Amino acid sequence: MDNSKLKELVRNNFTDYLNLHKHRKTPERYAILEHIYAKKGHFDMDSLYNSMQESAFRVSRATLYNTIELLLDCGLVVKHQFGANVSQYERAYGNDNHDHLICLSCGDVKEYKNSNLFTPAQQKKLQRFKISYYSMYIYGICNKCIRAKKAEEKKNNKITESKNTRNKKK
Amino acid sequence: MDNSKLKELVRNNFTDYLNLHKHRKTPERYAILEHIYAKKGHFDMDSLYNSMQESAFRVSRATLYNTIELLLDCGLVVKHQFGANVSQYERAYGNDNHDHLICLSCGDVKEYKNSNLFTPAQQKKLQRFKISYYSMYIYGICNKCIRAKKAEEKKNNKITESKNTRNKKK
DNA sequence: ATGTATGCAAACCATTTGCAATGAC
DNA sequence: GTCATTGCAAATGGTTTGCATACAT
Repeated sequence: MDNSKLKELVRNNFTDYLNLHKHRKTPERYAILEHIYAKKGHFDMDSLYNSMQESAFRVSRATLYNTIELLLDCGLVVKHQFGANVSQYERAYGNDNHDHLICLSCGDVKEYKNSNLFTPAQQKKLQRFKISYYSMYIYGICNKCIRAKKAEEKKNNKITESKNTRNKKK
Repeated sequence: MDNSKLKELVRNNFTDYLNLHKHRKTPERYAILEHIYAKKGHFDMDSLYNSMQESAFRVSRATLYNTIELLLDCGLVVKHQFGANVSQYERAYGNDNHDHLICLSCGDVKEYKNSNLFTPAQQKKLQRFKISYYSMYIYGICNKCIRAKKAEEKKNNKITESKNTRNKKK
């Protein structure tokens, strides 16, 4: 599906949601949705705010937070809190299904294409819970940091050894 | 495994970690670990702080945050951020493996026993990433809220209908 | 003896809130 | 015309930080 079609679909989806809940269809709300679906991957509020400042349509932070709440509620946006202080968001449609590899050491987040871990059999067991979306967060140490840690530990051990040696000599 | 054996295991694990990283083995650190492994299920910093105030060993919030950082780093504690403002924590060992069902409407978090979604085949694909733990968050609407929402929508529709009727009469 | 860890209080900063002005209905 | 929504600025509150003191090594 090309992006313009996706955007139209999503806009209609949003309109239905606003109608159903008797919320007003303001230009701000559509502009925000548009901006979010113009970018792939993760974003936080600050980057969204900045990118909208630069564009034709300026919105306040308060409106950004209000609107993203609606978009979460109707399932067009997904929210992540990987462990840093800021929440990350992501459009819900048009992205491949993926898990997140989060490095506990450097905080880096990588996407990892999964094969839909969530089987129909498991969905069945959840019939009393209406699933909007799910997130798989895999925490660990990324390759880069594994190497860095090993180097650090090696260094520490060397220092200890030399200290011990000095003490013994005394 | 009974709880006292688990605690001993975990304490040794922590000691090894502290030694390796040249951190001091303070009574505060062990007391915090002890408290965490005395409770099953989720907890936040505030409840941990309060429960430790009441106990024999008082520690400051700053120390709590410092220590939990170490416990996360050595994998004895797991951190969750389900969407509310407070982070939730959980001991990493001695709990059954479970996913989390998070209601987007009321914020309630339920545990859901899974059948280890994370297969060895998938682990293989992640060989360049050393997994500490993973979290599966399933967001959606819980049964209670589904019913509440339906009731609300029904009410809204009725209001609309009566409004329309009034307008037509005018 | 040395310097890390603790406790306290202040600072931080993402997010929320209150309120007057705007504009969708 | 009404009242939900916006924008601004102030408030909130979980978490972090700075610094003097305590204590593990």
